[in-house]
Amino acid sequence: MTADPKAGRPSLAQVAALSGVSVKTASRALGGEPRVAADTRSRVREAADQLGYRLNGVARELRRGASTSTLVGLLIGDLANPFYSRLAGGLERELRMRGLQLITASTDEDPEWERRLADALLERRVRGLVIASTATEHAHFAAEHRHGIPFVFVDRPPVDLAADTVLLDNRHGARLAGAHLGTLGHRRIGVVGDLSRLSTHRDRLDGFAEAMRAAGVENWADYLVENAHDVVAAERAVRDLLDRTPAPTALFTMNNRITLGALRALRGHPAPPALVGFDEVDLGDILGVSVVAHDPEDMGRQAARLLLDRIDGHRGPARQVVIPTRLLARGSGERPPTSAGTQAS
Amino acid sequence: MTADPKAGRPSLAQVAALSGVSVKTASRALGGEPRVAADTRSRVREAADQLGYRLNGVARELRRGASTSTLVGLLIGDLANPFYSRLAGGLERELRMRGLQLITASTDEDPEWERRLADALLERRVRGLVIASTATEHAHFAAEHRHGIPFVFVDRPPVDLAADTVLLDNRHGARLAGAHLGTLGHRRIGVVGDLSRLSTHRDRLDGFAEAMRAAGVENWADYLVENAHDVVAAERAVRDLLDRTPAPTALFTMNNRITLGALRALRGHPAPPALVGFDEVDLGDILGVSVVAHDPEDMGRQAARLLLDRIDGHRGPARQVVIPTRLLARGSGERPPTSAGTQAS
DNA sequence: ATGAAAGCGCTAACAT
DNA sequence: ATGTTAGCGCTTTCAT
Repeated sequence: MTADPKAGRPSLAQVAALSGVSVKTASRALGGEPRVAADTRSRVREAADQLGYRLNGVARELRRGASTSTLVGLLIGDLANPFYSRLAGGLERELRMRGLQLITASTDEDPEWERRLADALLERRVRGLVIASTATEHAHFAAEHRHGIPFVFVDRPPVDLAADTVLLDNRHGARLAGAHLGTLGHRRIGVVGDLSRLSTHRDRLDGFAEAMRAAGVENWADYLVENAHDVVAAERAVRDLLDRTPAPTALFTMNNRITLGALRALRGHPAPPALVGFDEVDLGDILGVSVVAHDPEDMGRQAARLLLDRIDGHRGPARQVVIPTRLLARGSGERPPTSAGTQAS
Repeated sequence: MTADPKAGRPSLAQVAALSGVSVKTASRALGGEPRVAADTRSRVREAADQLGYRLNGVARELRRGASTSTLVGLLIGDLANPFYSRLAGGLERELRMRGLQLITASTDEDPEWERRLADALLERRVRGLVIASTATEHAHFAAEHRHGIPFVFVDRPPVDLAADTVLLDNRHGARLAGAHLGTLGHRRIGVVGDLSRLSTHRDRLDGFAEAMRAAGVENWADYLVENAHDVVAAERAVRDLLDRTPAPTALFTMNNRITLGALRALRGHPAPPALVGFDEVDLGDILGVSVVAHDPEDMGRQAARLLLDRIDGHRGPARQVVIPTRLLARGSGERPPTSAGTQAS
């Protein structure tokens, strides 16, 4: 009656045999093609239902050629980071309007795993690939890219590969943060950053350094801590900074996770230092956290636009879109230097 | 010299031709099989590099049969919801230890889109499917399930399908919340819930109702608002509740997004009502938000365990794992009824 | 150590 | 309206 679990999934040939037609007719009937008699079609459908038949998309794609896939891949560092998940959301909605389906995988900031994920998706002939890469070179994508598979790099630019890119204006945002704190008179600013190899980190650091130079702050790097990759590490880094003598009067936390760690470290602090974070944080408006904000959803939308253009056959040189960053003053970043107890120097 | 973009990707046959060996030898050389002469191997590798060859995983899978896929699919309502992304994280880490790769797609709580995503993944013969389903019946998965594809339902149980399941103890958690507020003397409790068709919503509502009955609160449903699916809708719903006369003295927000909406609505409120939310919220500890907490990562891990068992050939009947829920009192839920201005009745 | 032939399940092209 | 043939790119026999 119904299928044997061990027998594996039924093929079109079995459906055809059961309904007494040829394989091609069965294919036509199930595929909704026009030239099929109504009763033939229903007979084939019944047979398929009875066998629990499902089209083998692998075989179909092999036969039809890759360009029929409706799947677009997205590789990001961490699903649980709201920056990435909002980016994914923007991308997904835009693709869906074109009937494309987004599948997302997490690299956990491991270049080797990233590569294996990219291989798995490319081997399955996804229609395109959007990637927030944690790797430091992308030459191995060159052949694939040349063969016409659209790549879009988001958040972090490609290295040794001329591909479409959507980036934040990291440098500008960090400069705003530095200038803001500098203008308020802060001279000892604890700066906590993510993995130092990431281009986003370096760009933000450059922007901040510019602002420090402009404000005439020497040796600002004395209060710099890098490679605080998760909330726990960030919290520890901030505690360590606050324990120094003299203590910093302000903090610049260079991404959303680090800001969360800082907020934990500052919890219950009698005279908390000023705080400006990069990236929005959930409830940041309610908590009054000043941040360098931007629009991750828009980043996703722009990436989708670039990708869809390529899918539609656009052949031009690689394009780059820059998403603006702006400072939102909500209170935490406006605390003056005196609020930090140990006002030495 | 290098490949023509229009020519499509090179096949193994082209690599073989260029290196002057048979297709099978090329396959062996590239696949790392033992019986190949060292210089043959390197010649084939060079030819592959030169052509920009990449294995066609579609063809490989067709030939080898589906059981070689390393991809596991996850379907969730919304990537940006931290509950789902943490669940995905737990699942992902567990699968990765077995060399399996997780790909996640978002249904946006649309049953039709969910079905299309499931079709796309099943047709490509993923190794297994984990699904937080928004659909109200799953009979269409029956054949696939019988043919041995492992399904695990998370957060929401399958309907008309006997498949492995991992659920929260929603009823218990909501009962705790209701009892907690009831014990403090609250009698008018604004209850805000998500889509009423979701089983999680119904179970939580049942649990809360039990607690209300036990506390002798009649007509608690007068302050019930359902179908507040996003933060904006939740904020509006809470504002409306607070505008009623008499106003509720407490709130039970039935998921994380609704809790966020409530926190926005309560911002700057002179005498905020007590608040207990279901699900953890980011910074909830710092803000002092009382919640019914649970462990989404563990939910992912348990789902992985069930899935891996099936992949390893386990044949038993469908199993169900229940993840415990507990109340975390952090301040917002412990405010007494009097704190709400309009103490009428 | 290498090669030839067959075939996975499907669809495009060409009959009828 | 339906059937026949061939072949997508790979791996699995089974030779040599």
